[in-house]
Amino acid sequence: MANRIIDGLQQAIFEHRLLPGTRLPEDEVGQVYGVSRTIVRSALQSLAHSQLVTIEKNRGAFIASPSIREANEVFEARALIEPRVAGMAASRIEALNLAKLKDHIAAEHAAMAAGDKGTALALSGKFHVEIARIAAHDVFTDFVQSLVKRSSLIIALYWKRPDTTCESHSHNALMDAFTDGDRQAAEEIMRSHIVDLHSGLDLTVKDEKPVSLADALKF
Amino acid sequence: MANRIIDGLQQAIFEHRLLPGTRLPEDEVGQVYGVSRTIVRSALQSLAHSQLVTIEKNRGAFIASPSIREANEVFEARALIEPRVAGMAASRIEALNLAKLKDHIAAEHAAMAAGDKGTALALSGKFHVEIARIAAHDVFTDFVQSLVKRSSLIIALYWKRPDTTCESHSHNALMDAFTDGDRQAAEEIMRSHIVDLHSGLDLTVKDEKPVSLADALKF
DNA sequence: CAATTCAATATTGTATACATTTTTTAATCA
DNA sequence: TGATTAAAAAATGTATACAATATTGAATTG
Repeated sequence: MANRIIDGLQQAIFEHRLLPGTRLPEDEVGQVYGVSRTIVRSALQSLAHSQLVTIEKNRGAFIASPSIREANEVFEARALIEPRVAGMAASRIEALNLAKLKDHIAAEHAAMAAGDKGTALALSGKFHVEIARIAAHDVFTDFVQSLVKRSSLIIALYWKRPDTTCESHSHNALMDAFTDGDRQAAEEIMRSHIVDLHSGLDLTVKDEKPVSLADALKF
Repeated sequence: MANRIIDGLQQAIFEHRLLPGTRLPEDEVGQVYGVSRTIVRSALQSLAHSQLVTIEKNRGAFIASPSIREANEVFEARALIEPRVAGMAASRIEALNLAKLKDHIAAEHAAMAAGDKGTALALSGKFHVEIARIAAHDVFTDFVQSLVKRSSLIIALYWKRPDTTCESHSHNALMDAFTDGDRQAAEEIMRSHIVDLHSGLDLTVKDEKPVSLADALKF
């Protein structure tokens, strides 16, 4: 079924094993998952709808390469939506959720300690989605999920300091606000956290994503 | 190509010619548009991703029936996002855009005067998308577009007063704010407009969307 | 007569075949 | 050699065929 492929590719994108510009030939993907092109096409179209994949007519599918402009827009959107979502989560959070979030952070730390950067990065993104789930607002959850996924590609392209950890200090601060059920604090911490992430990107125009060799050398 | 089908179905949904719960057999749709099921499936999956269509495994596609909860969430999201978007539009609007919006409102009035309720309704929704386009923020535009589409189904299900016009008084007020380039005013008018629309819905739980005869009688 | 079972029918799920387009490779020519 | 063209190969776009599932309706049974 297409979901296996969608999940597989998404996870690979999350963990930066698949980088922007990578070609995704239908046959090749189909062979990996042991399905026909029919299923692969369905999966690729779904990913294209989420803006994780770009489909060029008669040329095929590629891992998307968000532009600098798109990167800014995605983080502007996150800065508007996620603080609201964090506030909602703080209002209705329960012990069970707190424990789950704590586990999540622990797993992230563990992965980082083990040097498994990809997993740590993926977990760090999913933390935000988890908060949206706690807020129990499906529409916002879908938005956050979509924005977090796209952020993964943006970070792959524009993150300033490759060795620096996507510090989860803010995540701990959020945990505190949640524990206190402090809506106001959760909102404010999340807002500054997003702004922080945004400012961790190098979005100055230089060569506007060369990305794939093919695209880069074609002038 | 699938786009023709997507646009056709979307327009029909916009104009309330296709109502929530309606079945969409692949063969039938394919015959209407003169294409094979391959294309139809692609179109239906795309519409499902936009939440305009629900696909049930081995059962097929139906026009979506948003729940009361979903209806509330959609308008909460609009209340957060659209005021921001309206403000951005007010900041950067130009004469050309103003003229276009004016035409849009005129067309809406004309349709209403001609008793063409469906067209008027569709135009009324597209007015909001047009504003997002002027704001020139692709991420927000996509969100607004998605939310407006879903609103069309929500209105079909829950609009309180079937004969009452979806008054475009607010649209005129917005035009004034845009003309003045008054960001603050645009934001505030949009916010109250969305709240107004929301309150025009009957979202009290009664029989939670019977909608399709099939679903309604199966208990 | 109501309920149930089972065959017939219709619909969706997936793979494959063929058409079209793009990309690559080889050959030709200046 | 470098550029251009032509043929070959590879990839995508679409239709169709077949398999699996769901629905319908008639026949059967209590």
